[in-house]
Amino acid sequence: MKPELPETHLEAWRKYYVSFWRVYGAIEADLDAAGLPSLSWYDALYELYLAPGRHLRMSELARSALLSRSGLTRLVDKLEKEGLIQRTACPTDGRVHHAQLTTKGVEVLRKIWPVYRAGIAKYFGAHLSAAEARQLATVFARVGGALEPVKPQPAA
Amino acid sequence: MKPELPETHLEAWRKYYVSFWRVYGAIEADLDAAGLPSLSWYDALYELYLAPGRHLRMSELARSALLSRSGLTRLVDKLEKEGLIQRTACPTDGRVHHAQLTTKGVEVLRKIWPVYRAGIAKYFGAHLSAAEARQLATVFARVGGALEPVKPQPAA
DNA sequence: TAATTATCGTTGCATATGCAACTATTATCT
DNA sequence: AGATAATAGTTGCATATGCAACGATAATTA
Repeated sequence: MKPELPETHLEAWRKYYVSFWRVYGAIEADLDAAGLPSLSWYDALYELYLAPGRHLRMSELARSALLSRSGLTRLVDKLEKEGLIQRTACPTDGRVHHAQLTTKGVEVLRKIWPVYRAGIAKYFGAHLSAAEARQLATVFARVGGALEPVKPQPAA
Repeated sequence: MKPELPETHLEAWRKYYVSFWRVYGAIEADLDAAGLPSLSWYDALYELYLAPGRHLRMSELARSALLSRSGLTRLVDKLEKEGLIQRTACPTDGRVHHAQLTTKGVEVLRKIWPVYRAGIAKYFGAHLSAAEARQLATVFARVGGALEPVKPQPAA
């Protein structure tokens, strides 16, 4: 590891850091103003939506939704209370529970998305050319990919 | 406002969003492992360090440090308790208080920086070419600049 | 000048989130 | 098989943070 950090890179970090908080805050404010749940709810519901069968183990969901296991437990408590997901026991492993997206969960996802999409477009997309967007995706795929939480793999 | 959001831009957003949380989390973890305060402390102390006279009004500091006014009050409470800043009353406006960076505050800043810098280099800089870093700085200057909190300006 | 309005910082309360410890279950080792 | 170790999810506690309401001060208006 070389801790060298040229001024150029430092400047990029500063702008990245500040703009993220501002964009994130602006989107959250829009969601709140629209009476909608926050991005953490969206993230979790959306990960379930993408998953085969629309369900995931708690720990997988925690990883995908960028939360600690305990944080996820609390989030799932609330989602379940609202009827957006259901906890189901895993038939093959008594330790494992699954979170299963419900119809109502899908509906909420569909209510959040237009506001979220508009926020991304307004606060982020509006300032990017198509070429820049492609480049950002490439760069951040590298940056984020290097820190990807390891998914437990069955031995080959 | 046009809420159009091409797939390219959406993809850029997703990668940006995820990579930010991962990098941020990794840096915070390094700071914590080194027994150092978190980035919010660093941000506040650093803004004071940059300010002329190394002091700022509470509300200015809140803006610079990306916190709400109440959040800043709590943070300043802790910083003052540790002797890293001092509250001083403004002589010309009885409503205003200043946060003044102390020598000890500068020392702490200097202890945090090497770890923070190494984290930026490891988790972020290592994945960027110089050209990419310049481009990110340009793009995020636009993105963040558009959401810049307005600084109250004296009338011309 | 007196009354109203605006601004600044703080506080009460609520929420989100993490770590470490705990329980239940499964896997591994002898 | 029995003992030990590992894993999954939950819970207690601590911390960070925001919103709305408040008190103090200043600016504006009548």
